[in-house]
Amino acid sequence: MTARNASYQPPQPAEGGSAQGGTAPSGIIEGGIAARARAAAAPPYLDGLNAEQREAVETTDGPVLVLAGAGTGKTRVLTTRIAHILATGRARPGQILAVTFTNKAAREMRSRIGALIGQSVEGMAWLGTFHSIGVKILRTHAELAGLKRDFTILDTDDQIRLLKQIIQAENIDDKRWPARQLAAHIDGWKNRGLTPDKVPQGEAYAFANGRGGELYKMYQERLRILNAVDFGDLLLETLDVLRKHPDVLEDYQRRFRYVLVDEYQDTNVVQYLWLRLLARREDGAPGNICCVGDDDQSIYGWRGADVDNILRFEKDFPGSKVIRLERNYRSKAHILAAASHLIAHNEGRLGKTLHTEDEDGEKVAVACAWDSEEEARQIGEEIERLQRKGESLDQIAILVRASFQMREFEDRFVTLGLPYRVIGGPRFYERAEIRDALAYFRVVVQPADDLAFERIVNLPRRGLGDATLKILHAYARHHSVPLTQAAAVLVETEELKPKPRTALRQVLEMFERWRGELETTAHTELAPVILDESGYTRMWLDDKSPDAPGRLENLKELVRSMEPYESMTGFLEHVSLVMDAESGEQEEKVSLMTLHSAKGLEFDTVFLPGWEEGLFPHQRALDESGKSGLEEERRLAYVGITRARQRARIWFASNRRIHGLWQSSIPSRFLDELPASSVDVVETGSVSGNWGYGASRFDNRETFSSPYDTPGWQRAQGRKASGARTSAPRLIEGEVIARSSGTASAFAKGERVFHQKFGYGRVTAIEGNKLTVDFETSGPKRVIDSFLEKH
DNA sequence: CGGAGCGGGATTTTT
DNA sequence: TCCCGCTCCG
Repeated sequence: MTARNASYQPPQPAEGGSAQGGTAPSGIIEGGIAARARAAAAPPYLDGLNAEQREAVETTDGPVLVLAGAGTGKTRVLTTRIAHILATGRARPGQILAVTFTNKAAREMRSRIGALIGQSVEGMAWLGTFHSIGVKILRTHAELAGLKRDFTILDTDDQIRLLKQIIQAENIDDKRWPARQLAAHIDGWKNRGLTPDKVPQGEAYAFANGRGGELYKMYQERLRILNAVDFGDLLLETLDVLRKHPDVLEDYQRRFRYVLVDEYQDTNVVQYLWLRLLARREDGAPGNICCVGDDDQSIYGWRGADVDNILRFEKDFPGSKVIRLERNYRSKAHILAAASHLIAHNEGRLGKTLHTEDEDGEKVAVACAWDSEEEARQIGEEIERLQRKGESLDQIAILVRASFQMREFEDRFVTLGLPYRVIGGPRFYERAEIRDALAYFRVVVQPADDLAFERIVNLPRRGLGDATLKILHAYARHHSVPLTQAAAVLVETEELKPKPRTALRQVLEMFERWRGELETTAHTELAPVILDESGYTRMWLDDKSPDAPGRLENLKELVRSMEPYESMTGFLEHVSLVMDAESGEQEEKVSLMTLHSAKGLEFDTVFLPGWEEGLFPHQRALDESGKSGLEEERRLAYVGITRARQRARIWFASNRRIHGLWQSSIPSRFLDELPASSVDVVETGSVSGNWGYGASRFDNRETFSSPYDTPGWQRAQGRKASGARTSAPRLIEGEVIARSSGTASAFAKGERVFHQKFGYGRVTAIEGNKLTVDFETSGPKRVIDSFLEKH
């Protein structure tokens, strides 16, 4: 343990991330002679860890679950633990399996381990995302899965196009049974480890009158023919190989002496099965697996994550140790109190009590705006105020529940000239022009890539329309050959009309030429040549739409991004797994993102707008998943609040436009669940108080027998019991504020009415409960009848 | 082949 | 209301 320490450097203060500031607790605090003795000999990388963190680092053997609350130094523990395992000679870098969900997390871990042990971590070949490790294993044993080693990885877009082809080939109405939906089913099945033969009858029946399972099977067969896999397969097929080939499995079990898992609460069933298999010793006992996670931050249930995995850990891994990290190093006390009190309303949780030694700080502010426009305006003003006080815009974030909420903020920021960045929007590699360019590269490298070939044969237009493609498909299907090969045969026959035949021959010749040049030319030089010679660049140059220049710019950026890769193949492999591109911005900007994409980030100031029933908690989460949906929404609220270091400001608007209609809204039940003692109700002048809103709405109880007796929950139940959401009266503390008639409207054409937002007007048209009213001050608007009063 | 016009859908997102 | 994708027609 000591001999190697010399080569390791003291820990660097963690950059940004979950930096844990202040003084390091010494061994004395931990107490006990043994602890002191350990502290005396402690290697420098353990410096600054608190007792629990240190325990999590040093308990290397057997299964360990580290319950790491928000801001408790989770990444630090994970990386230090790896450094510790390496430093003490327990394993070599290649013997540690460390999995994350995102590439970003994997990158961060890699760089932090590097900083910790003061050297590069190239040896850590098995640090990566579940998917990248899946690919690695699957490529090695491709033939065991009926694949060739150079299989292609389809992204969601390819997947849907392929499914659509299958649905259409089966003469199923793809309008009634959209490929997207089938893709969602298939993903769901794969997430749960279900191969086509294992899909429960009832679920298979849910798509296309019982043909779901059959279509899934056909899809898998088609993938085999294409020598391709989708994202789900990277996990499921790998699992299948490990299950069916004990010798292969044993090989990996022996190799991975230590297994570490980040964000364990986000794992789905396949990932869980995968880990259980890999982290088992040859004698069947659970191996050295360390899962780090926080059940309170499980917000991906809707995409297959199974919170039960973390809740069940102790049962799954007998003899395991559970370590709780409860000291928060991020937020001021009031923020932490608000978040803790809120999340305590959830029933299905392991339970943690976060605490901080930091001062109280500002109370969490709750403010009300008349409508979403005013909400954006007020927040904009507050940001300018903070900016004047010297706060960095980089330290300010607005976290919304749904992306449509972003627009109003963007509009406002543009008007104010306030620099902002949207995080998590459409990603670089998902843009059409990038996907087109990549399709060209894919066909060059892999002529059998039918999906890529189809995407660009006729882009730019070459006169190779549906008719030609149909002939190609027929031939390819009949002879079981890829489309390019079918094309090569068909250009030599009379089957195609002269025009398309020449065009097709030219396309094939181009690809042949580029393929030859790939041998001699650097991929970074060839890429622009391909784009130019194919006419693809020309296509955008000739395009007069306003976004064409931007697309050309993106193409240039794409070529630039190929630089670090040694070959075209290497680059494409990277792209298929890492769908993000780093952009090096330096200007200070406010961040705008959804609550989901905020997980793992932190800011001094966090604005949380849109805390209204129906939006947050989102109605759909409640309708589709009931209580567990509500609890996941509440966890999302918890994630939101705990992003803040210094101040959190929650907003709700009394009126919001949803799908073009103005709807009145009521404050979120989550506001009821905040502790009065840590909240400040902010008077915004005009309207707060209109709702009788005040301290009485907050939760004054220290404890609750059941969280489901809060006013918010009761209200929700009352609403649910009375049927459809729009037909039930909406209540605030007993007062009816809106009533929708559902079918026939109580209003007549020409009638004079009053609306709380627009004032007086006259009804000009009626469509069910949607009325068009010509308002005296603001002109004609479409509104729901329930917000109108007769006058 | 390309543009207009229509209907349906409109949480959250990674790989 | 707004946006996307598909169909239909010239």
